[in-house]
Amino acid sequence: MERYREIGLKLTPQRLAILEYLDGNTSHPSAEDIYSCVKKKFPTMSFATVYNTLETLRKRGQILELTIDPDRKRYDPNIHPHNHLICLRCKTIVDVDLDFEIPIPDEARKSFDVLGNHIEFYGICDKCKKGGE
Amino acid sequence: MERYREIGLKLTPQRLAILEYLDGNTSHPSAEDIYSCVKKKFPTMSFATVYNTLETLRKRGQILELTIDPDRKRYDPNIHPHNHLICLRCKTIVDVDLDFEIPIPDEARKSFDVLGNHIEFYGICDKCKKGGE
DNA sequence: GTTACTGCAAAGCTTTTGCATCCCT
DNA sequence: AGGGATGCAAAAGCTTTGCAGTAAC
Repeated sequence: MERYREIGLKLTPQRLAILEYLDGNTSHPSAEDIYSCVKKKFPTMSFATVYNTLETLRKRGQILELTIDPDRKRYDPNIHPHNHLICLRCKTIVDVDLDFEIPIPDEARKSFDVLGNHIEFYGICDKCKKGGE
Repeated sequence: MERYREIGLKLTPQRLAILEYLDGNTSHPSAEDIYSCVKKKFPTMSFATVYNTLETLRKRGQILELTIDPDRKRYDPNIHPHNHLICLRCKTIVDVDLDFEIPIPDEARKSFDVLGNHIEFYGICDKCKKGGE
């Protein structure tokens, strides 16, 4: 947690609670998920603080903002390159920790500085397959 | 355009204008883009009609809803499998018409019916590189 | 004639912002 | 002490919805 102070973050109790919630979290939570969980510890916690903190972390490269869920932004504390698989029904997102070494196409390189890529796999998870039809 | 009638769509003038706007369009427009362009022909056009039509087309597999732009949904009339490259600054999206044959990882297959995938390349386009720093 | 679509306005959600207060460093 | 963070409420976007009227089939 000290590393956050080193990059110029003020470690308020609220932030520590958010950081602790995110640490090692592979559920790809939304702002709402984070808010409602951390609010248990800090009843005065506001959405503004959650969003402010997430934006600060994002700007310093400590978390990724995922756009894979069409309904809301999701956040990922795992900043190592990896990919994702989403259930089209329940929007569960799981990590796909494989590196596919996608070559950046020349066509793209011509007119862009290509900085990276992200593969989204989509499908239906077991729970949704069994549960509702 | 007849094919739309065949899948049970009523071809109103408004819809025809939207379909015509989308036909062969590779700009990955947002609902706002579609609305403001088609409104020139149909001053009474409403957002409801744009969204209703897009949702109807999506449900019948005639367009794709892209989640690659963090700010808004974008729509793609090209339903053949392909990938995208987005400029992180101006949010321009261009097609990457290459098939990378990504194998669906066993890890994923175990707990999901994997239906497809989509690769997002991200970077900075030439215009943004030159234009603003 | 039926059924489905249109258009307006209102509502619903997610996310952002202004601002006074507070607190970490 | 100073600069940044908090929290509340309000506002801003994007998207959805209810409903009465209308048009495609």
